[in-house]
Amino acid sequence: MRVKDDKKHQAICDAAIELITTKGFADTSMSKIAKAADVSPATIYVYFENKEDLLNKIYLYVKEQTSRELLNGVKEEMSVKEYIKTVWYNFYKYAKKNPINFSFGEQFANSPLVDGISKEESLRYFQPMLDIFQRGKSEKVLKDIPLEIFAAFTFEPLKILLKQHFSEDFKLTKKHMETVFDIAWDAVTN
Amino acid sequence: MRVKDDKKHQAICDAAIELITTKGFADTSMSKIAKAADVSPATIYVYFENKEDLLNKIYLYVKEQTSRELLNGVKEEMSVKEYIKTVWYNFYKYAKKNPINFSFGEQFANSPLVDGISKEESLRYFQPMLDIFQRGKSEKVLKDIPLEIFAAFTFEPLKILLKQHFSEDFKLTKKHMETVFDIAWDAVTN
Amino acid sequence: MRVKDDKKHQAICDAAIELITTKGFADTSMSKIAKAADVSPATIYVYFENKEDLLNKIYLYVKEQTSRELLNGVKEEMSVKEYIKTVWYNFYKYAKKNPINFSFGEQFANSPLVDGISKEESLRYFQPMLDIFQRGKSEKVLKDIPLEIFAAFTFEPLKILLKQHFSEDFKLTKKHMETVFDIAWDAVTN
Amino acid sequence: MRVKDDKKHQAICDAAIELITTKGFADTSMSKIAKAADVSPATIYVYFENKEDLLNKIYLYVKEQTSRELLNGVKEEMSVKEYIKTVWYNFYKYAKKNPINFSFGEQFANSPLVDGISKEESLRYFQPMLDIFQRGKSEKVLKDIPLEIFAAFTFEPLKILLKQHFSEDFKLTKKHMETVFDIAWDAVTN
DNA sequence: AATGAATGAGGCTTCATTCAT
DNA sequence: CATGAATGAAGCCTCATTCAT
Repeated sequence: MRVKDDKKHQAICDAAIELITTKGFADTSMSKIAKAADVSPATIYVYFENKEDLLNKIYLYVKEQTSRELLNGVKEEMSVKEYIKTVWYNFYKYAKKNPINFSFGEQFANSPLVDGISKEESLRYFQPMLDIFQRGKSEKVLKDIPLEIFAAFTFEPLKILLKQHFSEDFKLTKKHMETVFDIAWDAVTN
Repeated sequence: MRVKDDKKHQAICDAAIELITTKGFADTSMSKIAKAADVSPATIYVYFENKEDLLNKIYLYVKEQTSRELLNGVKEEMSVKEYIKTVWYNFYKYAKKNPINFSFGEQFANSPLVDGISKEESLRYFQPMLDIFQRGKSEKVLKDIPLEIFAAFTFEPLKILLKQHFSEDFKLTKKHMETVFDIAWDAVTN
Repeated sequence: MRVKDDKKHQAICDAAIELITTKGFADTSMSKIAKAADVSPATIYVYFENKEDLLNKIYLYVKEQTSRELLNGVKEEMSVKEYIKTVWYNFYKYAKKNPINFSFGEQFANSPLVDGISKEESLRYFQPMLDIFQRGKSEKVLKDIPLEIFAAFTFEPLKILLKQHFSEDFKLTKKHMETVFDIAWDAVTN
Repeated sequence: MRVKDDKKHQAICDAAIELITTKGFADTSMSKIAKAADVSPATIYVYFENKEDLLNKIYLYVKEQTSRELLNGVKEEMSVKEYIKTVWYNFYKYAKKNPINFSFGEQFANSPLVDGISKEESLRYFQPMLDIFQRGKSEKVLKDIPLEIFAAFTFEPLKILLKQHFSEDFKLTKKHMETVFDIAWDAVTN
């Protein structure tokens, strides 16, 4: 039985995510996280080794949450297209529902703050995506291109457009979504 | 009186760019920049009002340099495809030649540290790209889609792959470049 | 958790008062106060919001201490003259006993560093003096003059002479005190 | 013939006085004085050894100017009362005409920033006041009290009330002036 | 004489972290 | 487990002054 208080752990994570996405990284200190989580600064160190550890754990937490949502309603029997389209729209729905978590994940994706280990581990969650990519290739539905190029024309454009959507530079409508998916699908299929 | 030393200005900019791209933003302080530029911390304030001003000016400097390189060898008479392909490869060449500046620009693109004014002004440099996009649409070569979607399937994939290339997650070869351009071109043309 | 240490709070106040009165205001920095109080600079910020807050709080603290001493042995039944004379000598005794606090109070009285709120609040402590002044006027003992003029010929001369006493320009003896009180009393009475 | 530019010297002094009285001492740096005087920081060092020297020289300059004004229209043949009354009103007129210089002088009177030498030298200018004080005593018009006590009941009350006038805590009218002079005169005469 | 560039020292404040209860 | 106190290091920036022209 653990005595540590899950509520506090959660409050700290939430506060950190919220602060980082709204105020930016430079303005997010341990004390501010503590204050926002209504907790003592020292308490953070009960749950996390240090700031780096906190950030890494949060990163993993967000990634895991994301990947769980991505597989909603997905079934092995689906065709490659159905499968990918479902994941695609799941991602869209997730981002719209959790804009803060989405932004957080994006902000950290290319940051030197997240160490190699965490990045690698975060890949684990995306195993199902890798599997479907391989199946698509072996079924000759998808072009024979590296995974990176596949991603660069499918989920990356979606991410970029969502980012712009949240920064209010561009409004990503449902109509756009259809167009964008069609373009992406054409791009990576034979 | 002493005269303002362009060497010093340049040294400060170079040091800042190098530090930010290699050590990350959080680990780049004014005094570290000063040390790297072999200059007193106070000297930075002779050339820049404060840290924010320094970052904005450097951002604009890099953007301007980038956009200048992008238009190398570009001519009005070119077809839309030739034009875009030239810019596309220019971007590739530029990134390979100036990996640090490229990374810097990417890191700052979505940062709250660059104020609105600088972002707006940086758009000015990309006017030629907007023009060719409009021409492509009016010539019915390009699909009738918003600029953002166009970019999301052309230059954004290239950026992503270059980023991965520099972070050594993926090697972007010349061969890949051809594939990638073809996919991009197919994606955004009728 | 550690408990807030009143000793530290006091040490910081004492150090600040001592430094300001002896070295002058311009030479009193937060780090010097910290060093004199044998405390880390950061510790000051546990007890005070910032430098301005520190100065205001100390100002109020000194003012309150002063006003408390002024009313020693004072009774409502006293005649106006007895009352004022008692306060008068109390002020003298206080200044002689706490030269540093006296000097501190004087140095700050007309300083822009003490914000309006603190000045107003400091007036609260002097309410008894205002009351006796009004009583003196209604009893026709005191001349019908504004408070400011009353003060300018009673406590202000005393302050000035005490200041000169401490700066060793002039020695204010007990004998002088009697003379000075007599002059002051004559000046403001009918 | 001196080549130094008196205009610049004057501009520096004026700027310093203005800044110190309006923005306070802590916010008055050499660079700010230079900027306000439309001069390079280095230029100040052509005219003054360092900051301390600048402040001392300005203090003397203001004191000298003040004492010159005080003797306006004063004649040896005047009675002690006429003489002192004239000086008294001269001081009032001077303060009203040059509020900034007046405030400056007051601000510095008890400051550790003005070294002993300057203070002593500033006394030189007030010799005529000492002379009339001695004459008043030998003529048995004035009480046989030390100079300091004499000043504490004559010019000091006036200074205090002027200070309050300028800080808008109290309006010192012509009517008040008559009352105040009468009180002062009564206080120090037999 | 006059100046803008240049700077080491130091200003105030916040940081990530540990201490002691 | 939980905490507010405590802190050395470091953050950004300005200062008084000197340099070099």
